[in-house]
Amino acid sequence: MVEPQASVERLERLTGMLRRRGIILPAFEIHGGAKGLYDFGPVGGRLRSKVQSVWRDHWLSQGDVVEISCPTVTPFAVLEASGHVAEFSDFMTVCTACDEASRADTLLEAHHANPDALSLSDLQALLDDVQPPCPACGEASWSPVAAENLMFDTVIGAGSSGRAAFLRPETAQGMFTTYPAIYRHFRERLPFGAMQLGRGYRNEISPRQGMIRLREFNMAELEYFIDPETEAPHDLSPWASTEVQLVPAEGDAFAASIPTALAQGVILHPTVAWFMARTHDLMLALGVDAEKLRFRQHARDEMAHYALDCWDVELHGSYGWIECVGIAHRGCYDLEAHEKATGQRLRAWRNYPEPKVVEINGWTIDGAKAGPAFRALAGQVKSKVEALGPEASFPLTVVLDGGEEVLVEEEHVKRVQRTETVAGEWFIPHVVEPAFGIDRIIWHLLDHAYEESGSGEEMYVRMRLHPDVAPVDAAVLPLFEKEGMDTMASEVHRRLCGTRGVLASYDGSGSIGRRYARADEIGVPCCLTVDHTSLEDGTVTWRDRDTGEQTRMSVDDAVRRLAAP
RNA sequence: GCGCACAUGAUCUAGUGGUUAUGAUACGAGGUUCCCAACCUCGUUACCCGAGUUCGAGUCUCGGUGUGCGCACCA
Repeated sequence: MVEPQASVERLERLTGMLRRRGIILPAFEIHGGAKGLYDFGPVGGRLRSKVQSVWRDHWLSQGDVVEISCPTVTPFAVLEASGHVAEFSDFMTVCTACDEASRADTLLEAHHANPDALSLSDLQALLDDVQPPCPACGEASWSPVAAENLMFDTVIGAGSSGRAAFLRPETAQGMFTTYPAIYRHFRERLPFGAMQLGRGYRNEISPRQGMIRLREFNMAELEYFIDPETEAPHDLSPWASTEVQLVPAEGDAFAASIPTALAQGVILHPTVAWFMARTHDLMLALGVDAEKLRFRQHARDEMAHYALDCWDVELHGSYGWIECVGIAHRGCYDLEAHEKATGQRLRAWRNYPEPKVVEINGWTIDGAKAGPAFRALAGQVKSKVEALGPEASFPLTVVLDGGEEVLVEEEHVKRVQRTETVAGEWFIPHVVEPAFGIDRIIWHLLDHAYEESGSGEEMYVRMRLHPDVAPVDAAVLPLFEKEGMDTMASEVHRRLCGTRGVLASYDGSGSIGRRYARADEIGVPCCLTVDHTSLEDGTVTWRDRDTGEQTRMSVDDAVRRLAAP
């Protein structure tokens, strides 16, 4: 994508300002820097935490969502169960003629139905066998296949007793591995959600585009557990008149309300629609420009194989349209995978409308006799016997799965004949997951808010950040640092900083205009100026960042306005 | 990972092997100023890292690191 020169220059001025003012900086710069790692600086730190607060409050307000926090260091087995060990590994091989690196499975696509699923040794064997030509130079001479895992690996514990582990590539697994506690917390009633804000790690081969592709990043994910057989109760009527841009997997982009798109069958599931609508609200509450937001549906072949529907929120900025949120219906994939790997029950209970009466009529073993007789095979004998109908008669020769034949005598078995009432069943909940890339969202908030006016030497910069995410809430400025104005301004500053949820800065140097400009550049929503009148009657002027308008008010009123929730 | 280009104060930048390395902005101290980057004086800060060539390297060579772009990759 070739961006016009003007927008490249704007991007350079923006990133330069973000560094200079301590919002976003390359990490470890004094040591030469490190690719794909960024710091939020003295101003950016609070920007991030305010964005996270808005995110947290938005979802908690739903009432059926809890916040958890899980370790980033994650045992091998967890990510093996989730499929990440397999999914995050690419098997690479390098052409010895031209040094072009290729994925071994891609080279072998014509020779195997699903080379992605092959193990390293199978891939190596097939590669040696097929000798595919290099797509770059045509030679067929490949280095040994090597796994490139995109997860950072580490070891829990020292020496030979250490356990293999990874830094998590996503926070989601924590919501699945703590599912039993969440289910208990919600008194065993669906639907409910769990979410966490935290760091994720991906050892990207080639991080690019500033904040867009990072090796360590802030993410925020919510897993919403639902009963696939219960109709979703979401009320989408508040969004009926809000049009959004939609790019469906099939056909052209169009604008429609989310309930309409659901009714048309473009959005495939009501809970996905619900989270799209709620996410849209959240994005606007954070200050995203509605014109630079669209929903894009994943094509079939782009979705993970288990996903039932997936929509990204893409935001438009200096790097084009960038995926910032993914809203995916993941079916029962994750809980089922962990259940299989651990044998733990990760299910919910559903009562039948009417209890079912089940006739049990057949045979089982008499443990006291059959146990000693069959010893290690007793378990297998039991399941074979219980599979027999009531008409079976003993002695009877039973063939076990291993091929062994055992003679089951009449004394080994007992007749079973009873009726049972079954009130319901265990099932694996489905899950809808909105996953947010916090850094990418923050980038776009800055990109959308950054406004230049004038040009050249005259250029004026204003960050029109939403007050809920602005890193500094107010700047306190003495008109001059003398005659007691500085003392009074310091008092106002201290009082504001002592007010919960308020952070103010004090700036007494340079002309008043210069100080307004400094505040505007990092998006401080208002400046409170202490002037001569202030000394007489205890008022200050409140200057609005976006309009430049000034209002005189008492210090008490100013504090109250800033402290308002 | 490959290829091309680039790397000089906080930011942007001048500098074709030879004095004390430009300039602007920003920042700090003081002055001035009754509200939008004004002005005056003074001040602080830089050649990405490491080897090499050379009497001498910011400048040339090699390697590393970082940044941008293209290819590849991107749960």
